[in-house]
Amino acid sequence: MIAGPTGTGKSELAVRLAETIGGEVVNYDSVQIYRGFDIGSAKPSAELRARVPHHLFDIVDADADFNAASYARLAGETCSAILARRRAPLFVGGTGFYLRAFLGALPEIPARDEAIRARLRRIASRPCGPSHLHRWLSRIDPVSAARIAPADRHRVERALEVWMISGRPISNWPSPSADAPDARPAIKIALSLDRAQSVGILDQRVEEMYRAGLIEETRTLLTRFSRTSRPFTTIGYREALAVVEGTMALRDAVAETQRRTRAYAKRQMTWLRGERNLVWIDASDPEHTFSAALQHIEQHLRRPGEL
RNA sequence: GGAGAGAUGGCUGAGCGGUUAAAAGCAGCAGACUGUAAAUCUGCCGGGCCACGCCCUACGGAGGUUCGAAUCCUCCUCUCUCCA
Repeated sequence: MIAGPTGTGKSELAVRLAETIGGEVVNYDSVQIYRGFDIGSAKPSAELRARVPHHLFDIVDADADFNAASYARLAGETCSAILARRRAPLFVGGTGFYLRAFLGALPEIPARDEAIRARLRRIASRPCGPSHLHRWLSRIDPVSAARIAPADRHRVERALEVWMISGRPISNWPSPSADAPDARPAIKIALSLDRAQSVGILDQRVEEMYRAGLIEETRTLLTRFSRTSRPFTTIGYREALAVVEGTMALRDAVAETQRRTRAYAKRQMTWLRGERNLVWIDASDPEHTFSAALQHIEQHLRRPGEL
């Protein structure tokens, strides 16, 4: 598994490693799974993808339901198939939650229910709705209410949803214990760049996305999918959508996308710091990164017991 | 040359006699994350300390009025807009 904040060169590294050790790339990026969302999600190029088999890219349409559980299921199937071919699955992406769902396995817990979510959202949209929902939560599940901020609408809704479906507070369902080992063994490599360097790369990459036609891509996608579709809320597409609809100037959209991209990279770092058994490799020199990663993998493969 | 407007913490920008180390946003730092996760959310954010409290420095500069001034007055410096 290859991790690291956005813009550290994961995709290229993964392909080189796959070529070298006989592997196949499996995506764990929550936006690159969407068909057509290419430029803004920094999807690996066709040339790169042609070098080695790539999985779980372009697998759903923007208006389809998809979440971490769907991902974990697909990733499991994909992984097994690759192993059956006696090849190495190389997971690459930036959505830590998806990877954890796959590696650690999500606990058995009631699934998302659109009808219930719609009801909850209707309540939330009323004046004082969010605080009302949180008060409701504290009555049925004080433990979760203490943990979840009233403004955190997604989590408040999910906690209430689980209770409405099962009659049992979400805090009573099995929780993914942080200390338990992953259900699946993995060699975990994370790429890192120093902040100043990373910011420069990210800013430039965002400008290139707009130059490469992010606005046009968004305009085209809007003819096929509702503007409320999930991926239109992501970094880049949210701003491009605003430009297409005329509510934001191009200049501002670029700056806003750069800002959100930087914040995202930072959030990814926070997530990764909590990930166990991660080996950090400096990503400023691709050659060095490649050999260090390869060396690390070979060490582990020679002693599979340590996996 | 004339007429206005303004100078606030890294930036944008409120405040316009006390409750103001100074709203809010941004940037920065740290964190959370059990089926929306590139989403959603939380905390810190002038400096110092024997830190649930105290001290220092702060609203262009210098004076002044006042028990008390970022807020009022005077002068100075600089910026912007408009008219010549």
